[in-house]
Amino acid sequence: MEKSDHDLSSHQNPLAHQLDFSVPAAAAAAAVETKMIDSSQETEKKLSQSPLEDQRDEDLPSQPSGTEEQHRLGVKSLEEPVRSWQPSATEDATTTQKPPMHRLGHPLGKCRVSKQEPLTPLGQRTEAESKDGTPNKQKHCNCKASRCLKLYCECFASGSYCNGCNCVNCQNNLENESARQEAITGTLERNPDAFKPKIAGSPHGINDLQEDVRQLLILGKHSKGCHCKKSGCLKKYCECYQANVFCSENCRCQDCKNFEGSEERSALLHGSHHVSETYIQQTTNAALSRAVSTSGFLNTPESRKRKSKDASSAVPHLVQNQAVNRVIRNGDTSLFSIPNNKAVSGSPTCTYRSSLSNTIQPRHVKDLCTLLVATSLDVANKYSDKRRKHEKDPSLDPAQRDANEINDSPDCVLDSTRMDEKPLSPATRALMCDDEHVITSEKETSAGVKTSQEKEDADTSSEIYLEKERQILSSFRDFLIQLSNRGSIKGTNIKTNTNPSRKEPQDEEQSHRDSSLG
DNA sequence: GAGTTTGAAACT
DNA sequence: CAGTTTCAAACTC
Repeated sequence: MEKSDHDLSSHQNPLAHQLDFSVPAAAAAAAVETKMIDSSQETEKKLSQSPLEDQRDEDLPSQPSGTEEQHRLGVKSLEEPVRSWQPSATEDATTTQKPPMHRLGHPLGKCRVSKQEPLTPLGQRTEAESKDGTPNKQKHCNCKASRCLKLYCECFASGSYCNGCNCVNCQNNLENESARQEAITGTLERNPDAFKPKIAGSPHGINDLQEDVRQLLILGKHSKGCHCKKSGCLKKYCECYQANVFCSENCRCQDCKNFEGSEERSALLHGSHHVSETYIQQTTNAALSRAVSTSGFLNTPESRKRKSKDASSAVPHLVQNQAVNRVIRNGDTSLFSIPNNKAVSGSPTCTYRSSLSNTIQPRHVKDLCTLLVATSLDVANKYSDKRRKHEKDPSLDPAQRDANEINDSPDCVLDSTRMDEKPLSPATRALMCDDEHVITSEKETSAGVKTSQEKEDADTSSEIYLEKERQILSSFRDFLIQLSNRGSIKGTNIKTNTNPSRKEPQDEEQSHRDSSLG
């Protein structure tokens, strides 16, 4: 008897139950999102009258106008779409497509998922959960002291009434609606975002599981971050891990192993069909990753926190443009697309930027190398004709030709012969060019007498070098500017600490330009 | 299933 | 804001 229509409908569709905190809003959202509900004028009229309609997208628990009304609007109005979500006679319940309503709900309303609906990391889903992550079963809390009116209670935290739980002295039900509303009010006073999703950047509208998980991993992060100390953020105690997202700079965890490229994390997940992890691993250049790690750029949350802390002192209250973040975090970044930092006020907890995009990652180094190679190639092509002319010039003896080839070679970066002997990174080669230039210049000086043709060639060669250097250094400068914008090296802010008499970026840039131009 | 560990929430 | 307590889920045995 205690289980009323409300409970029945909830059993039919756990989502309905989960959302019955904000039933009218949820019903409207479901109607729009799933397109399963015909635009019932009556329903719309009532929904439009909801004083909390504007909270629809904020996942705030509604303030039911009355128990009876709530029953009718909230629960029973959901029965129609609920039925449409039921598995057909021929469908397996575990494979039945569910409406994407969960996306509107609480990706991590309460992070700790009860045993009744186990969620294994990275898409290892159990029978208790459908493919799209929608719980197939209602949560069953075991609260004893909280009366299920605090966020300790998963049901309460997720915006659900308790239903079939093992809780004691439960007041998270219709019979105690007033107390419940008081609790909601109090909770919201403490934290206005208490009932909002904790995972920012959760993917929306992605139906493919692999893509879904991948997107969540890449884009998602815990809004408040975790504070784990002993779990290494690799147990479900950790809200980030449980929500299938990497720890972020929002976290204050210790000994975190829940970051991109974490070997422990990979080991833990080894053997499972965690496509997203595989995808990420495959798209990460291991060598570059090691290089970056040993350079102090390891993208651990700790390092991010250090960077964030350091950077926040230098550039307070900055966050990344989210659109730029996503582009960069998806690896589709242009080295020159320096993100637009924008000042943000009114964000008491956000002191600096918002995502991984501000940290130095292997792909950024890769981008740099790619850039340098591309630049070098460009320069090489530009002057290849000149080299050919030298080679064919009968007025030059072979010795001179060879010397010119060496001296004139814009491809101190690209000299394939030397590259075979001693492979060097483009950056190293680019830096070596300058030394070689000095050496060859000395050589020329010691040679003493030169023909006018040689002098002309030497002048041209110098111009070539200058032009080449200018391009490479200019590109390198751009990267360094971007680098400094991203944070710091080994916790030391570049802008503030590398040079006591530091210059503003514009000055640095100008200085670079001047020096590169001689 | 009981006991322990863990970390978020609540409190001071 | 930091430290402590409370709480319930996760975990271990």
